[in-house]
Amino acid sequence: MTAKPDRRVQRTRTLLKNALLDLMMQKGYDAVTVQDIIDRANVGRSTFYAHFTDKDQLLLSGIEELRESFPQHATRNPGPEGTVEGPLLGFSLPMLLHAQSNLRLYQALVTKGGGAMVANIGQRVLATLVHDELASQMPQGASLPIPLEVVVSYTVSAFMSILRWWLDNALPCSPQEVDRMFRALILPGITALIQPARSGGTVAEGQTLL
Amino acid sequence: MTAKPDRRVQRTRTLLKNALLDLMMQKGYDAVTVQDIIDRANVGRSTFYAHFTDKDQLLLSGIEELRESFPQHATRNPGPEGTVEGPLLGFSLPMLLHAQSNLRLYQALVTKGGGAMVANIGQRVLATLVHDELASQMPQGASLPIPLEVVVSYTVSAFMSILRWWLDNALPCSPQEVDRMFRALILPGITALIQPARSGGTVAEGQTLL
Amino acid sequence: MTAKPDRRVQRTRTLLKNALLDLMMQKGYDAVTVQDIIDRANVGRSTFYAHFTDKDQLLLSGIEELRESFPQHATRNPGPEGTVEGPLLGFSLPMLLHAQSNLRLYQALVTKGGGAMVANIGQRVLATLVHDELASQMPQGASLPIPLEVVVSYTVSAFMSILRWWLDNALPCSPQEVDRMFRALILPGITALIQPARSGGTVAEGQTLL
Amino acid sequence: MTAKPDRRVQRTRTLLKNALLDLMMQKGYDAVTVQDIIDRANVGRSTFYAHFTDKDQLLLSGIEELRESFPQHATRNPGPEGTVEGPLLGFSLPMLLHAQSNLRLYQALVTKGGGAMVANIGQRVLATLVHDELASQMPQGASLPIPLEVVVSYTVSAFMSILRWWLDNALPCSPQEVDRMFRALILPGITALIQPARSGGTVAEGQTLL
DNA sequence: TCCTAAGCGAGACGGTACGTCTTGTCTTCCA
DNA sequence: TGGAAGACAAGACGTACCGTCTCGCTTAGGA
Repeated sequence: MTAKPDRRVQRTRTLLKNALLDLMMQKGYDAVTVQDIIDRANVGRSTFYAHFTDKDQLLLSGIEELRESFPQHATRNPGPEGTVEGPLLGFSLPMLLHAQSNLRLYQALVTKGGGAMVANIGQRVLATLVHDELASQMPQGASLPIPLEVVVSYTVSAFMSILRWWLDNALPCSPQEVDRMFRALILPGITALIQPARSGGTVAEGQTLL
Repeated sequence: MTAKPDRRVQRTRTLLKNALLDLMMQKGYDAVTVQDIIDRANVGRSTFYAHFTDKDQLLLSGIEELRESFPQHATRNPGPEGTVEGPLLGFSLPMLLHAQSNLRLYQALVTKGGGAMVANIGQRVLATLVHDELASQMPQGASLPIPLEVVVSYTVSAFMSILRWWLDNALPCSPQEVDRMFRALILPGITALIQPARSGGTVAEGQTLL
Repeated sequence: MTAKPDRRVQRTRTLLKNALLDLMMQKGYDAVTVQDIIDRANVGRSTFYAHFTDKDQLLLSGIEELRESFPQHATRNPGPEGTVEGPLLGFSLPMLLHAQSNLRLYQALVTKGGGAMVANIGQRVLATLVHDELASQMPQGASLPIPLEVVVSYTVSAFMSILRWWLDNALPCSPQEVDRMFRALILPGITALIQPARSGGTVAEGQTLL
Repeated sequence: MTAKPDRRVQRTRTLLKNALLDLMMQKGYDAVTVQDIIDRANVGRSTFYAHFTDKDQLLLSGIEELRESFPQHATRNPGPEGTVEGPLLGFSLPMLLHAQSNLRLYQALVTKGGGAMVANIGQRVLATLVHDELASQMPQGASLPIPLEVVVSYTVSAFMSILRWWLDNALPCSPQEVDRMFRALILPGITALIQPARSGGTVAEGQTLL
């Protein structure tokens, strides 16, 4: 009744994804040609186009796979009554660990850059996480002095900037170290923003949220 | 012996730059072809290549022009004895004002994205400014708990993220507003980092630096 | 031991032949693709290739079928002592009648042109007939002023030219009419050639052979 | 004001035509690939398509060139009062001589066959010649027992059949010989047809028209 | 009557050619 | 005679077919 999973299909798609990643590591995404990919994957030209409309779609499919392997619990769930259950911006460490486990893939995506492609997708995915988390931290109906949209985009850019540095430099320190840096830079500003009511809220205190 | 400034040369270069910018606004940088440019500029193909080796070089030449029009004093000069002379990250407001004055150009570059190109160049230019400024703020020989490189790249990314938001949304507020947001988000983390010795340095105190 | 004639096989071959003919009528032989054929025949791709190596072979098989249905007696049998038994070029009228009976098929083959394919095969088949007949008309050992090969090819071309006209114009006259035209045009030359000895052999006399 | 005849253009077109002809001699028209042509001509793919939309158009251009080099006087001009001035079907010998002078080209076209393409074009060109000539031979308003269309197509087919034989067999005899054969085969039928009034018109007399 | 070998549909696959598009070089012509 | 116009080689693109192949299913014919 449902689709018949011809196992050749999966094989071909995997060959193609791997070929693209290998080539991205060598030449960077933009310089990779469809011809390069199908040559390296030992696949017919029409086969490529039977599976993907584009070099971009092939990359997207790889990203999607990666996204699915990202632990769900990494998204911070607000506890009952909307109280905090765990550190703010909880996606950070899990994602760094995930990057460590999928190093080649992350490097291909982030440093050899799918350029606009990857940047935008990463941005969008992270933005959703961050937005949901920050929104849940806010008293309902409260309004920030800075548009939430801006805060989210700022947070994501900051994280990606640090992630890129980490990957570009061949993981010069532990994920925990990186996480610490990210938080040290960004949390003071964020907590000051969303908890202005806390009288005398200091950076030091703010950091107890970690 | 020296260059003879044939005024036709300058004319042609200007025609080409304008053509590129117009087309970037319409289709985005990547979609613009050399053929598009020379058609719109009413120029022969070889003429294009006589002036620029690349579409990229043409864009760079436009950026360079822009950079030269950016007020020099915006780079914060350390005063005598290395003391602070003005707000931290002083490039922010001047650049926002500059963007406002050259709106079309900034939009073409930032939102319609020269993609990797522009991002990298902007990153590099800003990084130099920020690096010099932060370095001058540090006691000589002092070392940070976070590599300066990381702090710089984080700062630049954060600023570009906010700038992009501002431009993408058709300048929804004044440059001063944007500057305020940028500082509110980023300064707490930065000051906590570079002035840990200031006893009881709180976010609030840190912000007096503004 | 011998072949087991699965009746499905014949069914499939017929489906394919009909599909090809239908499609030839619509688009002409060259424009028909294997995919067209198997779609219209509701047959799997591999099934097609299990029966025929080619689109050409499928067409050939159709032609063969047609050829088998062509009355054998149409080939003029030389009587005893090699004397004439019936009109010269006796294949003409029977073939026209055959074409009339298998109109769709002939039209598909001749006008919608299997191109080189059909032309060559038709040429070859007819050439055999004509060659045998003419050879039997010649005194043994006699030699013509024109190579027999040339006469045969000329005759066949002439006939096919008239046949094509007839079919292309939707049978504008009776087969007998067409036969008469063919003979009126070609017999004067032929008879003058093979019976030069007949004193005063005139066209008029030659035509009494009809 | 008019076009500027860049001499490279002509060079390229010639390279392409020659490449096609060479390849046709080797493999036959249908088997020749655009890639084959541009490889042999040392020409870029896009250059090919800048000049010709098709393999067919390239061939046509070659044929056109050939046609222009065919002597105009070969078309038999009716004399004053419409009387005959020269032999019937006067195109025959000139064309055979033309073929002899352009042997390679004719062979490529006729024997290695542009298939449908060349056959049709040749047919059309000759048909015009023959039609005009025959029409001029007829008393005005007279009607034939055989449609003129049929006679024309028959004549052309017959000629091409003999021409093909001659070329396929590497010119086994002189053009005059071939012309003689053609006339011997075809004129009896034709003259009988168009001059039925000539009482007692015999083949022999008819042939005095030669 | 059952069971097994085959015929079959479906369609994935590696190839190859197509006609289009863009790039950067190189030649020609004109002012 | 120097620069604009544009012809050119190179090669990637996405599409269309081809002929081979691997699957399961159905189904006929011999046991």
